[in-house]
Amino acid sequence: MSSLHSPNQNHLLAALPTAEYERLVAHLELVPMALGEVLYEPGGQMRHAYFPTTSIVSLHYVMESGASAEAAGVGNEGIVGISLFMGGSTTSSSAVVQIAGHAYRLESRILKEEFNRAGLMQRLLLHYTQALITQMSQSAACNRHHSVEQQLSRWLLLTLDRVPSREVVVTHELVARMLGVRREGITEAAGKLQNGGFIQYRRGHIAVLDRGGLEARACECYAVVRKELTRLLSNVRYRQDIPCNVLQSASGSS
Amino acid sequence: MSSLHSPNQNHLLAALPTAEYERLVAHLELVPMALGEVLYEPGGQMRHAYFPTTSIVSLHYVMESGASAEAAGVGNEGIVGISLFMGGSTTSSSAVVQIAGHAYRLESRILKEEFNRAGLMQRLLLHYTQALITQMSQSAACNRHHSVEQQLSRWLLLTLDRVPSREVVVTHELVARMLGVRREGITEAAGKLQNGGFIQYRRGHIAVLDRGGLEARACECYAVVRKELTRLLSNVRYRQDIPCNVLQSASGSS
DNA sequence: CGGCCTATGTGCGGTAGCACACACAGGCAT
DNA sequence: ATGCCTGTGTGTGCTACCGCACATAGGCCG
Repeated sequence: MSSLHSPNQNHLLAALPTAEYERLVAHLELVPMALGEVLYEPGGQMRHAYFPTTSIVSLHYVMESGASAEAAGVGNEGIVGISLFMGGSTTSSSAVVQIAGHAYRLESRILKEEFNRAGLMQRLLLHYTQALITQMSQSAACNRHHSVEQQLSRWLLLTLDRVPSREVVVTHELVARMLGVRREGITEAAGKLQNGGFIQYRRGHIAVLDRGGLEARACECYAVVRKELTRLLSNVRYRQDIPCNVLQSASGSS
Repeated sequence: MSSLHSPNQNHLLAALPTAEYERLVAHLELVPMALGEVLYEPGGQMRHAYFPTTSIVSLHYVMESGASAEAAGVGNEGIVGISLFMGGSTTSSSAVVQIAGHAYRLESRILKEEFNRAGLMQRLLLHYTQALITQMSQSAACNRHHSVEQQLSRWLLLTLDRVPSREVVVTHELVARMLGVRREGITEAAGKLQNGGFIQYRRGHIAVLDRGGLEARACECYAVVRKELTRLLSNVRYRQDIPCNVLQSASGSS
């Protein structure tokens, strides 16, 4: 199923009306996203916006001390580069590829132009930004109050919702950096989850065995973020020319 | 200085070109903001947007357990109710008055109409939202990595930037809820800061004595948030009909 | 097949912040 | 002046997470 790439694998692009989609599609460029690739540095100029399809990008903040924490993740439900249309054209956070895959990228000028037409694209982008805001404020509270194990569960679920398979390709080390905790903390939490039969992992791979169980272990933050995303993007219609299987991202089995 | 209220005390309103300002001013309604007043409940309908002048509103997230954490604060530099124009018209966070004072409120319909005219108001609101996003993601990282004392310093500075005096009227208890920590933690951190001669407090009042010292004690997050705010809102011109003293918020001695 | 890099397992002491418990004191209302 | 409510000071465990240090093992590359 993955041999064919299409911009419609990204929910925002898939939701555009035909006219707007046609205007953009010629400018969309399929790019591979390698693990760890840095799309934006804090303060740097942003030349492109990215619409992930099979990749996931992490927006995170690196502190002076070198410590960092993820504010939000962006997968096939969103776009990387909201400051392009929000204003400023630069961002104070950095964007790093967290799960390798592909994305369609768009020149910043084209995106701005389309945004300023005030069509459905604008509405979609604003709604998505709203969902992103929810994710960030939720992260703030979650970082404060929830245990590493809960956060790991949340992170796995959110990641799983954005990839086609039930397996995620990351190391404990990487997850630790995302969540802003020690690597050993992840090893320990993952160990517990594996003992509980919720996940199974080997070097650099984590597979989810029991989604429901994991949801029970995760903090409420997962449900909140997920609900907000579906709520804000549910009132849009997808175009008819799209094979329906690309639209059922999460909850679909493998 | 405080006997006279004016919408221009809010930076967003003050930055509007005369035409747009004229359209709105008839709809602006001065309202007192009492300490602890809840403007929005999570999920509730939002009837108004608020432009704080002398009050400060805290956007914060309450978890199932009752624990909470502030994602961002809004003072005279901003607006409460961004989801009105971002989409959705409801929010998953709650908005609570953190420092008593006044605000101008605007019916949500009027705000949406003005936003959709795609004039400077729209640009201002989007820029401000971008600054708010910075604040939220910074909070996420800050909650993860910085000590209570650093966060208290940051919070005091951000609050001070938004009020005319050097004194803040809050209890330790309230600050603790804002930062999502124990009350005793605030008492202890405040004690240290007082011993250092940076602040001085009495029941329900905290006065800042040494701004510079406090900045040195605070984490970098303060500077980042502040810089982003000024950057994003600095390229707007204020109208000429405004007495200049309302525009120098922070750094002013008084 | 053997070597080596990198990911994971584990242990140890240190510490920040927690939960609870209670003493005291400021300042408003009567 | 006198209570009393509310805010502040302080102490005692306790736990989760940190920082460091090192053992082991998976799996890719030659």
